[in-house]
Amino acid sequence: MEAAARLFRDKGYSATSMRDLAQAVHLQASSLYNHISSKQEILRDICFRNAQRYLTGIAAVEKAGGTPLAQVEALLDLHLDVVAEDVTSITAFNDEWRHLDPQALDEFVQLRKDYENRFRAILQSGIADGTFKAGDTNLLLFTILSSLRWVHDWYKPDRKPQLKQVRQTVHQLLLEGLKNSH
Amino acid sequence: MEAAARLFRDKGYSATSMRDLAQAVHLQASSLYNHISSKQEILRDICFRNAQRYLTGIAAVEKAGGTPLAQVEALLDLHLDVVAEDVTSITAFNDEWRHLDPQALDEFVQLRKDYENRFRAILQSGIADGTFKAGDTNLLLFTILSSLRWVHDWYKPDRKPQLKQVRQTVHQLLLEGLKNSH
DNA sequence: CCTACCGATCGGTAGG
DNA sequence: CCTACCGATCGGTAGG
Repeated sequence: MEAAARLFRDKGYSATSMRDLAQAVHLQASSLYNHISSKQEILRDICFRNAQRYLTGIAAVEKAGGTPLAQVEALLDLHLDVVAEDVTSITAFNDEWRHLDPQALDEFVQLRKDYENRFRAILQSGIADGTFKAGDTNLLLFTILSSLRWVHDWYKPDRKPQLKQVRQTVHQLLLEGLKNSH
Repeated sequence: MEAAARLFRDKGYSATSMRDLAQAVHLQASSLYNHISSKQEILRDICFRNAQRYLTGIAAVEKAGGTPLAQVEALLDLHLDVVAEDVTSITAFNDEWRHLDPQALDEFVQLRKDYENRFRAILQSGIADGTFKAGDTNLLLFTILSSLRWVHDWYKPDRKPQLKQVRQTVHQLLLEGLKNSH
């Protein structure tokens, strides 16, 4: 699974052959099928495992409660933590989910919509109580989610670009922009 | 070229076959080779044409001069305009450049680095003159570029999500976060 | 622009 | 876990 995530990240799902994967784990291609049933199954595992990490994370944030500002802050941290914990598989998750088979794709898109709805609800409550500037919550949501997506593209665990500093920059840039100035 | 950009966007470069493309333009696969020399050539065309649009854009911003704030504002608009003008090919450009052959890939990465350096220089001048908060310019740069990237993922020309409103949200969120508060 | 076709490679199976 | 192999499909060429 680790080797597959690395290959999917580097070459993409379609450009990764089962022979590539077999070579990475020092087996013959046919031997892989003693461990998995198909190439799709690997992709499904990567995509749904990571989707669960985000959903578990947002459930904890909702349960913890607190102000909308504190909740958004916690969600920014969630994204940073999830990426920091396993950059490789998150990159594959972010970029390759569209290669899921129709049925799995549907289910995946549903999970993502669920996540987005819950994130959006928190933004809305912050607008409602005056913490955040009014604005199209969809635009806000996607701008935030997208700027959090870059982290995987850039974050190199070995280089240790100081996770704390990343956190500070992201909080500063996004939270300040969100906050109501009056 | 349009049909190819659409297929690359929807299925990815590797998962798009020349037969897919041929069908989209009502030809036999072999007939495509009277117009292009290889599948790679199409990808190269898409990637470098769009790279040029950004480079031309930033050259104009540099030439126009003005305050760092005005320049960053103009760059945000550049990204929004480039996407609005041709969402399809920008998506392929954003997501599929990594499938370029080694030589073209090198050249492409150089162009991108050039663009990033020039964007970063503008951020730096804004920090130097106190307009922007101090911070790791790399982190700032990538957070900004990344949040601009989502637009292609979401922007549907037909739905007309009011380009003006997108502009306002992006400016508000990113420029307010950048600005020095004192 | 087409038909016909090339060698290479694909995901996966049979059988041991 | 391997060898041997399947039918399908790939990017691309020959020749008209």
